[in-house]
Amino acid sequence: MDNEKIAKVLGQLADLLEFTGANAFRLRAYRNGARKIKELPESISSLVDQKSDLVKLDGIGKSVAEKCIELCETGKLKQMDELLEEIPSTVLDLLNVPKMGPKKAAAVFHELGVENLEQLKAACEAGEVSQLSGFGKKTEQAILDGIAIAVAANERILWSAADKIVTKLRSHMQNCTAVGGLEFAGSYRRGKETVGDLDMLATSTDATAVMDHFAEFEDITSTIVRGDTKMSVRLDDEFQVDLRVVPEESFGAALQYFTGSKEHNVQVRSKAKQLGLKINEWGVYKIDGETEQWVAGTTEADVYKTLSLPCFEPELRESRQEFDWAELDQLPDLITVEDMRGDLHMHTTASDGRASIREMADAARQRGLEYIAITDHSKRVTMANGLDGQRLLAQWKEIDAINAAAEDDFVILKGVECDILENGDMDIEDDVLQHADWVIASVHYGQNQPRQQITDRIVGAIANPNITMVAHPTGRLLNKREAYELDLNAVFQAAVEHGKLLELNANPIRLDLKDTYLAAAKRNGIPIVINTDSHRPAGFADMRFGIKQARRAGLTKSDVANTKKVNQLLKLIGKA
DNA sequence: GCCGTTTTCGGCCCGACTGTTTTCAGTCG
Repeated sequence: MDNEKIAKVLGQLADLLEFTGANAFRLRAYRNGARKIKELPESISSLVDQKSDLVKLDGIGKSVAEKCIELCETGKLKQMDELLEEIPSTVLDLLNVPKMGPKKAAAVFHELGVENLEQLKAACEAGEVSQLSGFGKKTEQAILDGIAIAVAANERILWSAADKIVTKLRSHMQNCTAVGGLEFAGSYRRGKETVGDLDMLATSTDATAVMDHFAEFEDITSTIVRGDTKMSVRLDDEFQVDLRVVPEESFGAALQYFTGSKEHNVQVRSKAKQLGLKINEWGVYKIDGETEQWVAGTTEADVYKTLSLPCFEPELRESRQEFDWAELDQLPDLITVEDMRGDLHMHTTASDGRASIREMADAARQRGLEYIAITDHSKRVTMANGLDGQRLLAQWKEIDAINAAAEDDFVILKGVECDILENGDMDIEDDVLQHADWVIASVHYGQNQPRQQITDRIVGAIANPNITMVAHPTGRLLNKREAYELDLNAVFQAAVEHGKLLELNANPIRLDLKDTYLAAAKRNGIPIVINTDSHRPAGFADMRFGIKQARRAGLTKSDVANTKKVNQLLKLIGKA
């Protein structure tokens, strides 16, 4: 059983227990444990096999550890099965309905026998829900409206898609003279790979004018709430945008507060409490008996400074290691787009790209890059017109000629994205590969193979002396396809043993490796390569998505191989 | 249920908004 699954079961267990009115802190402990397990690069299942003491892991105590062991050894939880005899699992779907929390869901379940969304809809339409204590006509209607949303809008959108909405909203809001500062907080600002909603923050002395202006945004289809300082709307019947309007002196506090993450803020505010301070979205207050005195809030840096903390980069605010790093004065100096010198994964018209070698090279030059690698698909990828040995050798000859004729120092490396075949063989013969500067190995077929088999394929490729890097190592596509079953620790070990590199694919739907895996690769000392996998010149712009992801992993310039000058890179991979 | 440079027991972040209420519970972020 993989970590993802274990985390999911623990989360469901917490949800079910919430129906039974369990202690809120116990639920938090389960959910916190689930989060930690989900982010863990080591497989819990392997740790259990090795009889490692799970309690040593942060956030995992005796109880969660026992549940992990039970899950790994039997594939299920006795406690969970017992709960499911009382509460059907479909009841958990009720929690996806906006304005339906555990209390309301428990009420309709216990008092009306509602077990799923369909029955909830029927009960609302029959007017039964509004008869319950604590419910009224408005709540009933809100639930009815919410059922459609629960079905349609529970998918998070890609960061890149959120960024497009932000650009449009920003330009709309800047036409409002009442708006002073404007910033987008939340998971968008932290650069998470997907975004659930947008948190827009504005400073103004006239909140009404700001909200009125916001209400005119063309994509708004409904208003969820509107108060004195807060307004929430839905765009295109799905995506939610929240607006908060605060005075200028609260901008930093509000930005800190709404950027989150929730777990990061819990730590920040706990720390404040220890120091006799209170932090909310309006500022930092010194508590003196009964009185509260405002001491900071204009900028985020001021807020953190009152706690003797550095102003963490938003990408690091996940309550992972940032507080430990701060304590040791070891916060990483995060990588930026400007640090990048090369891009080592791209396609041309020879396979499934849309531009020639020269066009790709010129586009890279214009972006200020110093080198690229041309890495078209190998022959197994027939759909993409992949190249065989003969065509590759011809292409590399062409690249030699282009390099020789170049009037500047820009370098095109001769490469290939070589398929790792289902049986573990490489798609291109070694006597061809050995003439390349840069060989990417990647899996495109047989992604559903069992864990051991697919791990062996990738580990085998890493052991091949002609291979330089493994591309998109887990194969996941955000919101579309799960990562393949892979023993990542084995892959890391092989990469370390053979001195190989791993890719962070910057394509916004891939972002593979994900942040916690990148951080684990870094701990192992494995160099990361951030590539756009461009199929056209405009594709180079995707580099910023990869950089966001790298920053979330705490990567610095020195952790990423293609920040090096080309001769240093070639030295690193043993080609110079 | 988890955790500990004041603690192995006693804490565990904080406020806006709504609807159903006569002072507050539930939901959300």
